Amino acid sequence: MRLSDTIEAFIKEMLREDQQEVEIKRNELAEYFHCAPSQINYVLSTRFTPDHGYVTSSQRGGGGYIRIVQVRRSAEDQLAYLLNERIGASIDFTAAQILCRQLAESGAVSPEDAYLMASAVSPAAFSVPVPEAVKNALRAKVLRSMLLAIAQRRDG
Amino acid sequence: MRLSDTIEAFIKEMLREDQQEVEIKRNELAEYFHCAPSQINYVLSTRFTPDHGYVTSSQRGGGGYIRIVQVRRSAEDQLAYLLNERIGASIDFTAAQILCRQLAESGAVSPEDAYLMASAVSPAAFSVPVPEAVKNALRAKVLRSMLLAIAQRRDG
DNA sequence: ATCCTTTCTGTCTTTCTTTGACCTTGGAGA
DNA sequence: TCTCCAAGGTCAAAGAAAGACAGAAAGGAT
Repeated sequence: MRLSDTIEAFIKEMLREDQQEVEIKRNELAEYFHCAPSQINYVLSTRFTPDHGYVTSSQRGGGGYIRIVQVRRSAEDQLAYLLNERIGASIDFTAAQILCRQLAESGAVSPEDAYLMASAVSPAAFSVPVPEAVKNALRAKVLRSMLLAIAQRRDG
Repeated sequence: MRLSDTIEAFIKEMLREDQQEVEIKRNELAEYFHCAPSQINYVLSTRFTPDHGYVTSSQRGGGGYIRIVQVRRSAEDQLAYLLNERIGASIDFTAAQILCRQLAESGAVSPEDAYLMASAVSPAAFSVPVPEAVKNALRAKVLRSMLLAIAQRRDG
């Protein structure tokens, strides 16, 4: 298992115990895992972004810390946010995948549906010779279309 | 016996033991068989394709892997049929819609999933300025990708 | 022997992870 | 206030996989 995954799991376990909010010491954690402190930043920036459903803040200097807060949105709010703000006119596969996964983790959609949606906009699904910019525009529309279908399903 | 056949047999044996889902390290396996790593790709691409009833996914970078999932036998036949006969290289929205509806009616997929799939290839989702021929090729791929995702669901 | 298909290797590319060197910030004391 | 130190931040380079693809080698059919 990758170190990053281990650290990710460790932080998520802390969050589960500590009511979706946790404060860590970067250096301490790095020491604990025998890695460079910046490894912690890497984990945060690849697995604890707003798209992943987390917000982080930090304080430098003596007694510094990193705070990680898990944002909890209702399924409706989350869908509305994605439709109106997050998915604009264009989105790439990686971002789409993260959003789908986040929808599943928050329980807004089933893991199966999340995977289905991610598959629909995967590189494999889009392996046609058109510019990436056009693909990403299409990804946005396809994703939006599916989310609307889910939103409809939800409120009758 | 061909090396490829040996590797194929090896992987299938792993699958038999490990409940039709297995994760391999490409480099390790190549080392084990004293061959080039890309040989593994050759085996996968000639013997573990969706048409053969397998779906693969992978992760690059440190701690990377290749996951091979075996699709159920009955689903495999249906999948091959859908992929090759019904969808092919191109499909228009109307045909896709009919297909989705039939899948729901036959119980192959849930009505919700069927609707989700139809939404993903709807005219609204595809309202970008590219030729209709390209759109339909894309529809085929998107649909194919989603069906593979469904086939990949465990057990089912 | 020749031609075609399948198998296999090697090289280069892409993606993800890990580390390290250097930068910035905020406090605590002098 | 000024200086120093203890954090955390940034970024680029190195490392660790897997992917793509072209071309060589091996088999098989005629």
